[in-house]
Amino acid sequence: MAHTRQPTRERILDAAEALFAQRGFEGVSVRQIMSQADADVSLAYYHFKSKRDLFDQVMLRKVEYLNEIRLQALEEVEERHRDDEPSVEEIIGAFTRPLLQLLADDHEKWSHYFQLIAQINNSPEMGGELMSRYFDPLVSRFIDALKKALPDSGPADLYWSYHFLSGALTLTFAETGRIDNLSGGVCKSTDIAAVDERMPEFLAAGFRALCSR
Amino acid sequence: MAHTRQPTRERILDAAEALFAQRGFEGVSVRQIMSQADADVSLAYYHFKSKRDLFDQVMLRKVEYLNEIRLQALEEVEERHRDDEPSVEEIIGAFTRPLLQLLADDHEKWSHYFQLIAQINNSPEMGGELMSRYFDPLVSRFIDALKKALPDSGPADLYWSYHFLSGALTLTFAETGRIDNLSGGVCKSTDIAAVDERMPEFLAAGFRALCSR
DNA sequence: GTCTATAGCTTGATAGAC
DNA sequence: GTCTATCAAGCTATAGAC
Repeated sequence: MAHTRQPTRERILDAAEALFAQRGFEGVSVRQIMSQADADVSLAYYHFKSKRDLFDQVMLRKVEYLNEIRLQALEEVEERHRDDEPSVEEIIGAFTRPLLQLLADDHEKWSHYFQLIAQINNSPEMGGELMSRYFDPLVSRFIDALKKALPDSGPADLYWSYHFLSGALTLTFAETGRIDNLSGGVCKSTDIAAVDERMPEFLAAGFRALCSR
Repeated sequence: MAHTRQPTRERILDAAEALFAQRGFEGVSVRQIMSQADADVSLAYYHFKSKRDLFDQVMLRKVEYLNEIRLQALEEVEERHRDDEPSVEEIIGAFTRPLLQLLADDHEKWSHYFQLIAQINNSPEMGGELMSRYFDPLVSRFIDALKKALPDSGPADLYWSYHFLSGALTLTFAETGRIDNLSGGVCKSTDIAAVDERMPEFLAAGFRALCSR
């Protein structure tokens, strides 16, 4: 993998993904990206229409795959429970686990992309538009499943519960190292297995508390 | 309030806070800030050492007050429970409610500052350092209180639970409008009262699920 | 405290040879 | 597909008059 040199377009996308994730869209110049991709500046404009187009292609490159594997995970859960109702934990696990597994299994490939998602989700400028465009169809599908598992929930409670889930998940993606400082080294931002062990349980309890009143 | 013109330094800080919150540190130029502050570019460098210094002063201007009112809220809870243990909800409420109240009572004054916090918390570059510097002393105080209310908790569980809390809270601060889209208008990003009603309950259930196993 | 003027650099983007 | 060369605009920051 380190021996075969990738096509230029892929190298540009890789470099852009890493740098946008670290410093945001405005914090990075096309020159810096092309320097890291080890290619000339003008090639950015041969392969992409503009800096913004490059950014959009970075986002698009991986988002469909992510939504596919999460939909598949949900369908597997529903398959397993054709006679009874799936638990809230299982549904939430189908939403979070596929992503956390990718991150744990090939950190180098996925960490930058997820860091980018974390920043966009919390950006007043881009968050509302981009997150809705890329993820809301899938999220609506999950919310429907949760509605069945929590039949007494008011509609607003489900959406706010998902909002809390989303914030918890994307802060995990950011891997800022803050929990390392706060815990004096007991916890590590990059310890995705520790999150996978705890997040579905934590969030399912929250959903149940809010959506069963 | 609209009649008396504020001192230049304050006008610069207000403009910088709003623009940094919207587009991030790198997404805004000193010229844009000074144009919104209705003052000459050179005055930025009379009042502040550099663009980065201006950013730091924006952060510092309000952070101490926030930590004060939250510490006070926690002490009031402990005062009320000198004989028994305070509940997890009450402790979490003392952490989140003072901020949500400010945001609900004077949205114009506080929304930009909280949006800035949301972005920083999720920034791989600044999140670890800045959030720890400004908030970890207070957070450690709260975690100690939670440890007493949840005596069976492993230490890592408490820190990860706080991590989930932090993500849920700061995504609320971002006010991106995504929940408006997702819910088809049932929920609104700016409806802070709706969050205040739900967040302590949701999070307390998560803490209890994770820290009582 | 506030202004004009400007230095010195980096930016996104393009034209045109090979 | 890839390079050299370049442009116009915008950037942070400062010097110096008032």
